Amino acid sequence: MRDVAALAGVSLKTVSRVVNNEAGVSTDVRTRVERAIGQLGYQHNLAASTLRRSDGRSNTVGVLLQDVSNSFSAGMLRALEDAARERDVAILASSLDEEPDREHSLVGSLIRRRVDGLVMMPTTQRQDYLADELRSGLPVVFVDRGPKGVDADSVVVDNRAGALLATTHMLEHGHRRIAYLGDLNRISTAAARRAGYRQAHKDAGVPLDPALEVGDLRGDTDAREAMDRLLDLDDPPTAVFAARNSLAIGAVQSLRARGLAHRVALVGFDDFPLADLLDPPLTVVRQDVRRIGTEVARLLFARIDGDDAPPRHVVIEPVLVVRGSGEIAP
Amino acid sequence: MRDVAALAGVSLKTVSRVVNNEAGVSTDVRTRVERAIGQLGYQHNLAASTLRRSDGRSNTVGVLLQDVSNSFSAGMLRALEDAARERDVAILASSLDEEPDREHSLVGSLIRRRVDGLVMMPTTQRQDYLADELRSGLPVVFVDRGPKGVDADSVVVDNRAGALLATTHMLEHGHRRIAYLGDLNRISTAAARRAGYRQAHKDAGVPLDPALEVGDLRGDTDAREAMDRLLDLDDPPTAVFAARNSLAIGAVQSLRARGLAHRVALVGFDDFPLADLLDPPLTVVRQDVRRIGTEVARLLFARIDGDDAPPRHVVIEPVLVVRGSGEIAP
DNA sequence: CGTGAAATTGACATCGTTGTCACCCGGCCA
DNA sequence: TGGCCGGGTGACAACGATGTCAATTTCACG
Repeated sequence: MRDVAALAGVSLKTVSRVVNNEAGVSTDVRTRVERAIGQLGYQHNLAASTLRRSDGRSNTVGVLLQDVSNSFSAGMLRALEDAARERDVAILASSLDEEPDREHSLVGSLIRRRVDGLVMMPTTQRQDYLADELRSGLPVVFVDRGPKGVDADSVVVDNRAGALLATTHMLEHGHRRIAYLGDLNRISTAAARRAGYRQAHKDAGVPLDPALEVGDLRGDTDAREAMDRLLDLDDPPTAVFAARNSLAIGAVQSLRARGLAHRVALVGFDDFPLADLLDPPLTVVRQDVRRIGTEVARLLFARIDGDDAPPRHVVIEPVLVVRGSGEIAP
Repeated sequence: MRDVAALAGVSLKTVSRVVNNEAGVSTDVRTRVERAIGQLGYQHNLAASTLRRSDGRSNTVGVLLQDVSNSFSAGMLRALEDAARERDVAILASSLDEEPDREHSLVGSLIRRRVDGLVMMPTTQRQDYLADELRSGLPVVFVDRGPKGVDADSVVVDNRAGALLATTHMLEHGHRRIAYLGDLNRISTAAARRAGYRQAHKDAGVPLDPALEVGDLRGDTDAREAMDRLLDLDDPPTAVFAARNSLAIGAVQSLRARGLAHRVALVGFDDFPLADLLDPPLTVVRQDVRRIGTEVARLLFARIDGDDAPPRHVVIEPVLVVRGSGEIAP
């Protein structure tokens, strides 16, 4: 910048004015400066600018998701990116892999980088470690799982309602032995889905069989094995509710291997690409990722723009997408 | 930092030493400073630190991919993230959506943010606009598509060989009328795949039929329509090579709708989740995303660490994953 | 107990910007 | 003619940190 100023024969401050498109620079000087910038290949240093500016905005937000390579997180990231791009805000993205330690260290790293805001899908049980930051005004929006131990904006899906929807759907198709495949019980969304599964049985007056409920499944391999065991029972389930997309995939693998794909009903939670191309096409409870992402962005940027109303909690209702696998008769 | 220094009764510089874990601070002073940091909730400001440091490292890299929500880009991002995490480097990720303007503006934005390096899947025809930056030592690694108009590290898949593999596979299964579904011809990888498709015919002495080659397809909808038209020909293809994963999906949709999924052979380029769960399971040419990502990270961080050898170009050989759809007889 | 080397610590300039305020100049009005 | 105003410009300090180098303290050793 000093070199540009020298070449254009003006002061540093004037170059700064041109770079920031401030008013009050004569067109003559402005063009001279712009020419100098071009000649020297000068590039504005955003970090220095942020440092000096009174508002201290870095025009960067941090996004901590479960795993940027799974379709839900990736879709979310993309939706946030689109909203951020409009404001020329960059995104620092990371995966948490359900590891609380990683959440702590990544949040710290983002704060040291002075992000203007944070979006996160928490993996810790409580986020009270964020209390200081929240109090000092860091905008944080929780997604998929609400905050615990602190209060902050959140956008979550009504997991219980979604599970209720899925389970009731199969009950209505005459199933009385419906298995549940779920993720780690400590994850609040998994617990809510399980609660919905149970509620549906209660509502329908159908007794639960604990032997059909399997939790703590981490991925498709776990789910496949669990499904295999369920099918080996003396009185196997005639339907399955897979409470996460990778678990539905594991269930499909097991059913497919046994030639039961068209015999046992299956409803998954969370849609994914190609679910409609499976045979039978997979019936799922869909959470609208783009809509969630858009809501999150709206909340986050409102906070960044100074909104200091009490935290808002947006709940999105999932919908049942009927495709075939969930409508198989017992 | 000033407050911490005052509270601990030491100078600014000493606090800096503690924060940076530099040697030469007595344990007594160190604990006093650490206590003060804890009491005041002081957080190190990485931007200011970067600004002042002699090496000017921001510990941030930029990653520009085609679309962070597609499985290839998302897998790449994840592989890069894992490598970056080990070095406590953060990732600024963005999608280009095949829009050259966006590439220009995002690269500019990353440079203004003083990233330590750049990974990109270019969408522009030529990247000579990067020449100045490359000359001044910005580490850049191209992925999936090599650089044009400038020289820089790259990691690409041998697209021609992959297409040759796929096409030859179907020729060997007796097919003589194999359709080609491809992306925008201006994309170099698409051109290479088409060349491989043609080469395979030439090698086998099988004549090409221009009516069976369809390019410029952007997504599954385009591919589905193109496939529908091909199947309506008087002399329809008995096999299809879909040169990108979304095109394979479109082809499957078309074939499925006509009940031809088990009649017409299909090989896709680029594996994706669930390809093995389709019916028939999809035979594909697989590019090993994790391996590509690992290579990219290796090159990038070597450059960041000062490696100034001539640019390296890594070519990864894709492999044919036989699953069923590609082995259907004519 | 003096000496020199090593270990600690601090003062100050500086990284690349922008906020503040003062200055200069020409034009307008009384 | 004098005073005032407003647009254009620049000097300087400051943002939050670290590099440099000098000052001070500590300690081993003769």
